[in-house]
Amino acid sequence: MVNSRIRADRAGATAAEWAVARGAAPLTQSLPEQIAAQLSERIVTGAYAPGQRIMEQAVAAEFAVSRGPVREALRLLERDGLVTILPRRGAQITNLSSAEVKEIFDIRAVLNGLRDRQLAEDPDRLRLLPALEAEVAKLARFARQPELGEAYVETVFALNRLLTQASRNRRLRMILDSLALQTLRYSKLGLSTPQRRRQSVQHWQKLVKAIRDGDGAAAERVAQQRVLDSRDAAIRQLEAHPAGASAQEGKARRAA
Amino acid sequence: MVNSRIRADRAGATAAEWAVARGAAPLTQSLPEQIAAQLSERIVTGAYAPGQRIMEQAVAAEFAVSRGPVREALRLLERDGLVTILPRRGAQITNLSSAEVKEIFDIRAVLNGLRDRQLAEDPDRLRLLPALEAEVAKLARFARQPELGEAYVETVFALNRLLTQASRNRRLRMILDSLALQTLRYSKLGLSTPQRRRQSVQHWQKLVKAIRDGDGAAAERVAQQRVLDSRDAAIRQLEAHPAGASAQEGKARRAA
DNA sequence: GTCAAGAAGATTGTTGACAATATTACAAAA
DNA sequence: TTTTGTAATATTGTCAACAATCTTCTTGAC
Repeated sequence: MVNSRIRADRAGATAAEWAVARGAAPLTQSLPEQIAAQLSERIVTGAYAPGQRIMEQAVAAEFAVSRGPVREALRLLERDGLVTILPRRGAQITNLSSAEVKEIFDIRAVLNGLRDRQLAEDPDRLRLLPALEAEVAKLARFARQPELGEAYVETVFALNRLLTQASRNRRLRMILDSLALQTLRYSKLGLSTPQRRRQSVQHWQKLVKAIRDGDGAAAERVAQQRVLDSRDAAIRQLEAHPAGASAQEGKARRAA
Repeated sequence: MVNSRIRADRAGATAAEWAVARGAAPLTQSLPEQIAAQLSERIVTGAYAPGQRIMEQAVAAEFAVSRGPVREALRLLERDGLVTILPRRGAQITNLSSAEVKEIFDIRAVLNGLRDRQLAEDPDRLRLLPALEAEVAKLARFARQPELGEAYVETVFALNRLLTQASRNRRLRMILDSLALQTLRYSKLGLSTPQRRRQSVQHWQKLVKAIRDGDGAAAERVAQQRVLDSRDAAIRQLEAHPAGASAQEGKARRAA
């Protein structure tokens, strides 16, 4: 709980941890950005439960700053969709209904399609292939295991990061990062059965092939299908176990 | 310049003007939101030139509030991509390079495709058709005139708003609104020749037909093509007249 | 005349206090 | 026991002042 090293060294050694893929960030992160990054970490890892309210005072006290920077940090998190701010009612961790999760996956499907099509049509795409193939190979190994391990999930995320960061379209990178962050915890749900994992690996292999061949249309098709399959699997899990993604649910209050 | 009615009545009569399509806004707009809406208006109408710096003090004085709410307003505008905030250097009106304009149009193409495909596949879509057809008819009339009139441009925007607001996907609506706002001034560029306008009308007619027929694939195809054509025309204009979209350019300073 | 260094001014970043509003706890009545 | 009104508390919204940093202007040397 003692996280008040922030004031000591603002551009400290752990800055890299916090840099959650914000496009072209300045070298020195501002105080609100640092606070936002820390809170962001807690939200996506589930330390804060969906629906939970975040009090400015508590956060300010913990980081040993005044409420001003905390307020701005919350606005940054709102931009990323991680918290929802209501006037006179403060910020609370965004709680996505299964309908909203579906909406986000729908958007991710077409945007991932755009990203991968443009990547496949990029003359300079060969630079990426080795890293891409290495990750997919790892994925294929992990997929043989009967249980869903953390390594598998991590590799899938790494693949997505790799592709998104390679996109030449800055705004696309930002939107995709934001949407990926919002659905992070739900994405795992889509990989829970061995069958889904085998299918996922096949999709990735096809995608790498399409990129290697410079076949933009194929890359787009595969990318879209992959996200849509992931969407359906996640939604199925979500509706089977309504409280699925989060540790606690709903009325959780008072984190201080 | 006397815009300080803000403090008098927060939910006043002009609230509708300010409500620039923010998804499911609470009935009472907060002070930062009101300030952001006013500034947003000025930015998209060109009252503030791209690249121009916005001083917190000046805005605060004009609206008769302290710098706190102004700061939050600027963060809101940053979220919408209308201003760019640099640490210790404040906010300035976002100045899009032609490459960035192209990037945004690329994203709009696939997202408009998604929007219109889902609309065409919506069982309840018939409710929309009359309004849609009326607007397209207006468009066809205006397109016969040799000059690009304000009425034509307005109708195109109205059509887009109509479709976006009809989408059932809230997050898609928000992203599309934001992107449309950012490229508002550039969109006009894509309609400057009579030939382009005739082509545009044809696209809209095809789109309405696809929606009426419930042909999602066709709707998606037409929507994408329409945006891409608009993109190419806008980029051509932009590179022909580099200072094209904005009244003034570049180093403009000191608005107070 | 051009460039560099330093000082003066302007602007953003942060803070703590106060005001306005929302939430909770409690008591009284149905 | 449940509901409703009211008081107490907690929380957000706003402000004005101060600190840190950046910009601009002036001065001087080459």
